[in-house]
Amino acid sequence: MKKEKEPGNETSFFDKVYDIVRKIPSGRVTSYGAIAEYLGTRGSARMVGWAMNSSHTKTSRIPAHRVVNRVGLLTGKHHFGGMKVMQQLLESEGIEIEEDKIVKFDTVFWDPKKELNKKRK
DNA sequence: TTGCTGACCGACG
DNA sequence: CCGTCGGCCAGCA
Repeated sequence: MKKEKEPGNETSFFDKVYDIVRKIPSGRVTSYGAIAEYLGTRGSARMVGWAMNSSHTKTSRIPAHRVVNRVGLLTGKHHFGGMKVMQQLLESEGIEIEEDKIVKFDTVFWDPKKELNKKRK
């Protein structure tokens, strides 16, 4: 195998994503790009979404419904096993959804590198 | 092992 | 404004 990965890599890219998503407080949402940027791989925003896809295979439940795209659109609603489920989950947390889009996205936006780094507010 | 795809983002025309 | 393309990394056939 030429593609050997670093042995001391206990926390994989995916694990980091899961960890951040789980830290998302209720009533807050984040974007794939924000997480990717926090991980230092802004260009790999796709991997963040891909991690969510794999998250459903994990025993641990990942609140992927709190993760949306850059415009606050619920792109992965179909992958939840029910597009209505994702919207209802968000609404249940106090997030308003309109046309599969998050209302006041900038207000409920939760920036990982900002909240986890500065740890203020 | 190689190759394609994917819940994105940003740039270009 | 809208369509197209490239890039990033990991999983699956």
